[in-house]
Amino acid sequence: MNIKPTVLDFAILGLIQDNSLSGYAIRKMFEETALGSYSSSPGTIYPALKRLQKGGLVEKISQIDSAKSSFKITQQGLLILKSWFLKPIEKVDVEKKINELLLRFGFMESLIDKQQRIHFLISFQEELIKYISELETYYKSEGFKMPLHGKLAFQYGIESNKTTLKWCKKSILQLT
Amino acid sequence: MNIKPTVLDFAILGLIQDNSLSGYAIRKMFEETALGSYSSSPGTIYPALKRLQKGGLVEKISQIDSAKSSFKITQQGLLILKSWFLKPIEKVDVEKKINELLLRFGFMESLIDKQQRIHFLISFQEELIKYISELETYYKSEGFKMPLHGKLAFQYGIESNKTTLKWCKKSILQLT
DNA sequence: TCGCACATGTAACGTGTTACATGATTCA
DNA sequence: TGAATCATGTAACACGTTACATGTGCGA
Repeated sequence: MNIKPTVLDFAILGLIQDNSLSGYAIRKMFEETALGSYSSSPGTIYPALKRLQKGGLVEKISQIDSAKSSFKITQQGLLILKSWFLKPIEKVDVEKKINELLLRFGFMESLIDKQQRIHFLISFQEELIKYISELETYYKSEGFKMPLHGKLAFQYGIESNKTTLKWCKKSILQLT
Repeated sequence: MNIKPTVLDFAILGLIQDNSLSGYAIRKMFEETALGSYSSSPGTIYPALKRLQKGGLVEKISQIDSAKSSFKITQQGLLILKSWFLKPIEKVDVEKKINELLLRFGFMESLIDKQQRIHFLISFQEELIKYISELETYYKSEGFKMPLHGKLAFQYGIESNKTTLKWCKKSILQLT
């Protein structure tokens, strides 16, 4: 299939990887659990499901007794989901897509074996360490030029990445 | 003006609030400084500038000697930018728009007096405290049901908000 | 029976992404 | 002279947002 699922698509696939859900149930999941910060509006979810269906990643299961239907992930969908989990972590991911990395991690437990999940975290960790040292180097050379608010905002970036790094380390320990 | 600028629009306005810049210079700013994680592609920046121009928030200053031109924020633009800085902080902002809050903070220094900037941080802090306690309450009641990765991902959410809170406190001290 | 939550969708719209296109200037 | 960077743009496309639309079932 030559479609690239969006992050939202992957979030849906992640949600229904074990249990089929109705469109409405999926919406509620996005609305109530603060999972990621993904949209739950009908204008987002239903078109996404249609998309995934057309791409062969999910199939619609119609109930006999009622008009309700639910969506089940296909074999294809599972493969695509797995390859998303295992995609190598790049610089740009830690720079701009931390949420997506967390989403990947949050959903990978049952489809990926422990060793590879640990590898995910280690690789995450490595990219974070590189990125943090880049930020600190930049701050050392340019920080003094920045106005107060610029400095503080920049420091926020460093702090928040350090927190992510700590979380990585803790999670690696939890898994081993 | 009945246009709602996007976050990117505001980021551009913030960048040119003191110094006029060319479209290319703006692109480079987004590309090189990791300011926010906003796009720097020509297909994003130039249409945005055209948009802002049409809305009367920036004006194009053409150089006499060359074909180069730069963009200057208008009085209107300054007003709109200010009102963005001063917009009350809501729940949804801390839930899903931390980056936007940081962007607002990072750019507000020269246009907003110190008292109001501190008020921004205090209000930010208050919303964070509420949100963190919501997350912790949820975790206490639902956490035990979550699979390991779910727990860890959820904990990440809590940790990262706590880091933001710490940053808030530190920044309030820095400003006072 | 009134209103709310359940449940599924469509249509218009704007924006960002990607890819393409063009030309000037600088430097090796 | 050729490559890289400066510099500005356009066009197709897909996605998410917002608003609209419709109907069911349940409990007060």
